[in-house]
Amino acid sequence: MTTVPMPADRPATEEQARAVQDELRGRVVLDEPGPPPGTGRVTGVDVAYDDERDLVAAAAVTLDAATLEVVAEATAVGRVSFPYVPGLLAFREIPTVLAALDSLSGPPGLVVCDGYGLAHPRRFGLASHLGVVTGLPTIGVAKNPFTFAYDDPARERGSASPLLAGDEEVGRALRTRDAVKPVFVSVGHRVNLDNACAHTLALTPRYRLPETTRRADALCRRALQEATIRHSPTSRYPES
DNA sequence: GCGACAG
DNA sequence: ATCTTGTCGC
Repeated sequence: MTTVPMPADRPATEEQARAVQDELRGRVVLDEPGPPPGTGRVTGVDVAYDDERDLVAAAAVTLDAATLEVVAEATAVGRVSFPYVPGLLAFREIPTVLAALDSLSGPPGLVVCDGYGLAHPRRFGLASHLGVVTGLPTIGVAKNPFTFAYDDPARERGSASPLLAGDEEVGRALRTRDAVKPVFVSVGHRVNLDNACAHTLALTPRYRLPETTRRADALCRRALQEATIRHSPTSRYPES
């Protein structure tokens, strides 16, 4: 994995963070279709927090895109370095996510993020940011709508409706399971929206959320638990 | 000025 | 994100 030099990677204020986004936004590549769904590798990344102990755990789980079997896993634990601010999620998650990605044994392939890419107030969400910093193709699959209008998609899996910022389609509400709340897909880096949706459907043969996200979520929670135990008085925990 | 607001 | 039991359903 490669990373581009980025001195202003960890801004101290919200204003600086927004300036970083405005600067990096120009490096997003939107004119590549991205890897074909169902081939190669797909990596899910997710983060879990323990604000009480100021801990953050990230996980990266790589699946074979055809079989959805796990081929590589990695975790990283760090200190919370930025508060949660809507629109600035990347600054809270990316440092630890990068560490987890770097620990992966093989190439990540397409990276699936928990959150948004283009569908962002400044068109530079977590997935866009991670893509620019790593150079990897990325997409964002969020569980909740942000600040964009959309119509409820038809009840069948595969149905979608545009996420609209005025008249611009910045993402899609995509139904991954019949009659179940849709997920919110947007482009990150080097992948187009049709492909991003196709990947999302290929990753949801059974559940609403992509297998990548589910695996990464379970893994970072486990990593956080282990880290939490290590940072706690042993007397509070049963021997085993 | 008052809410809304990915994780 | 996280706090949290049982419960309805395949």
